[in-house]
Amino acid sequence: MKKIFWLLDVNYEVANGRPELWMWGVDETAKRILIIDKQFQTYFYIVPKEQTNPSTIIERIRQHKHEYPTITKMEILDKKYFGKPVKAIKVYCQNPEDVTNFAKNIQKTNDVEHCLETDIRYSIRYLIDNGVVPCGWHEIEVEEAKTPIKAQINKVYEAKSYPRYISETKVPPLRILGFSIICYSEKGTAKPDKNPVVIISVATNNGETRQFTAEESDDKTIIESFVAYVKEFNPDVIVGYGSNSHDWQYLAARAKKHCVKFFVDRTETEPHPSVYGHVSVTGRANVDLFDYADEFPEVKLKTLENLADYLGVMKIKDRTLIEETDVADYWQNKQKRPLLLKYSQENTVCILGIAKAILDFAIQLSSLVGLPLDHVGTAAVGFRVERYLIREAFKKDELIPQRQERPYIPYAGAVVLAPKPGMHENIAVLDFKAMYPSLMIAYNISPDTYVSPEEPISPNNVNTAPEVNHRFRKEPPGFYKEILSNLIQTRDEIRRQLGKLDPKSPEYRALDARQKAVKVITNALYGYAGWIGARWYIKPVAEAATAWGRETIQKTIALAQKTGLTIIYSDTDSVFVKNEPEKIDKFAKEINELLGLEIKPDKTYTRILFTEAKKRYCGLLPNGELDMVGLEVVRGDWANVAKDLQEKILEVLLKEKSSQKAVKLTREHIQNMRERKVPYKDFVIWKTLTKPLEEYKVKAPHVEAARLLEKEGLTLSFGDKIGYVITTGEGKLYTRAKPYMLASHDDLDIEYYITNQAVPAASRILAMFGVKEEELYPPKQQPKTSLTEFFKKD
DNA sequence: GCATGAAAAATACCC
DNA sequence: ACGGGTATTTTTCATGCG
Repeated sequence: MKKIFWLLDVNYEVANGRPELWMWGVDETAKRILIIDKQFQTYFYIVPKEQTNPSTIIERIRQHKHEYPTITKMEILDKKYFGKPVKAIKVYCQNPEDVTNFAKNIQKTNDVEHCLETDIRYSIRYLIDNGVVPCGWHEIEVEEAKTPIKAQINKVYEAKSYPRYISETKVPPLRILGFSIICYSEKGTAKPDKNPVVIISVATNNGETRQFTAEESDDKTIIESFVAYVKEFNPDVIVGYGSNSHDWQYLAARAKKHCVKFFVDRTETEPHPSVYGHVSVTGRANVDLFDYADEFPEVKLKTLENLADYLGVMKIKDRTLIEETDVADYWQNKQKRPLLLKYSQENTVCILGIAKAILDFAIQLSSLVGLPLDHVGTAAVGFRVERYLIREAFKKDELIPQRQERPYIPYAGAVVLAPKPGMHENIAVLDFKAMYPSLMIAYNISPDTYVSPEEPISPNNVNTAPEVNHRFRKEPPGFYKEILSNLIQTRDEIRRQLGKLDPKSPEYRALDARQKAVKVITNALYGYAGWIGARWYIKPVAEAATAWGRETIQKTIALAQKTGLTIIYSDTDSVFVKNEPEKIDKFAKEINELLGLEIKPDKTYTRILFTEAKKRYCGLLPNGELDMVGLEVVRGDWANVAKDLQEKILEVLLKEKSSQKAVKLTREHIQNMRERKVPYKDFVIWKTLTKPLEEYKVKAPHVEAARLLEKEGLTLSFGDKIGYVITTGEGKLYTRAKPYMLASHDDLDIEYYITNQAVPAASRILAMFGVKEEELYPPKQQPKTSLTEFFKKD
């Protein structure tokens, strides 16, 4: 019989020594189904040396059959490798586990150039070769499974054909379960070997919320209740926040301790760690929303409450918030415990709300690049791009290069002009639309069109990059050119369709998410090309893109000047000019004709302020908003006492042009700090741990603060943000840095915050108006206690 | 031994 | 574990002085 289904999850099983591919899906009538395919055999390729006849290699392998018992078939195929036609031997292997060893062995012979695609895992191979798309619809011939499978599903089938992809963007109704946990520890980070889970809060997209609490018993019961609840609701998608790195391991460890079977999947197996640091829950998509927090760079401190606030799910001011260090107190104190319960419930409500905001995008990204929904979030951008490329390569008969380690060698990037410092009125910003993708298309920059220096070729047949002189064949269209043209065209088409839809409809949401996914991949390809971890890495490809980029912007600057436009600033693909619409119009047209690239006015500033620094400015937009770029105010590693002040100063300067008022504000602010009228939290500085503590070569304040936290029993890992304050005392700054929860307002070295935070942030701006640093301090007690006392001692 | 300035380390931004 | 270019702060190193 024929079955149409939407693919939710895949897993690979071995039954009686034979591989099977399990596809978990939802059919058209919203039935949950499992389709098992036993037909597929994996393989790898041998590329013989140029002068070698492939048959001799096949013959030799046949003669040594005992060494390769599970090779079932070999065939010679015409393939391409970096665009060059090659004969390749496709070697089918009964047992996927044998591929690596067989290939390693075969590789040793000196008539073999490469063994390729040996590192493409079975389930990926299946998806790629059959054009099967996670979060996509397919049609397949099936029959009901003869042997019963214990699975929490409506029906199990055995595949009788391979699935055939159906192009359709709609998403079936999915059951979504959100969860969060609270662990109890009197001191320090809770450890699953000794500290229990005290609350598990769940919420579903049916609008149901539930809590399991260990108020009367230990956590055995609540874990059992949670498992039972998951089973009963039978979600397709489970969402959490930090669940991959924490919650699943914690719950699994607690369950194990209590001998509870932690079956939250669809086949009675436990959640297990998988590729890209993701936790796999068989038959469902386990999605950790924290993995999507990077999509929102405006949110500096990626806590659940901050992300929920930013996405409009639940405003911080309406939230019950409890610090990790206070959890024990709230749990023990019967009066305060309801607040902890409320906090936990709100966490899960936020998780579900964020899921609603993010899942459309995650689903579209998954189906676009071909990584399963539970993998696509945890996979780094490079791997998302790469999976897309791998699928495209298969369609084009291009062999996939093996992953390999390479040394890092830097190359030159973009041009940044020094800005004209000061305030400018009425400025237009023009920028190139998708500059690097456009250049890669225009000059056919691609791994398979690259011509190495020693290769002879007529200059007429290649595009030669300026400065670096890398050459690329003009014809045929390269791998990257075709991919980028396709992506750009696809996005244009989607956007046309969007125009015809109601923005509130599910179709619109899905398509809008799709065009965003397409954009993300388009813009990431240049970065991928320059990544040494990339399978298709060829340094000249990335180097040529930036070289043509530099040439493009330099020509643009020259023409702008020739047109009589005054250039204020330029960075990579943009020019900031005096807003003279007629000249700009003429200039843009000329650029488009001259370079074949599209440059367009992006925005205008009523007024803009530059200091002498590049990449830092503040513009006043026509709608009255401030566009603050690069300055302290948009950085996550400055205390609010500096950022808030700087923002106020910018506001006064750009809207009222009053430096006097700005100076006054600064003095008042300093006064308030000294009089302890500024809240403690505004003094906290957040910095990321970018490596394990032991690896730091210098004693930095945030690292020393982190060490103090570890002493308190907290477990820290790289990527964590450390919030610290600077306290009074002697010696180097790092000796006075304390985690903010271990200090109080009275400990603060207010003068440090004035001299090293508020004043520099203010002065950076006000120096442009001739204001000296000394003028920023409140006049009367200017040298005040600290300094006078200092001199007395001397 | 110590003041001083340059260099290195570290982070987070821009496009 | 996608790129290079840039600003900034704090620590650490090197140097010259006495």
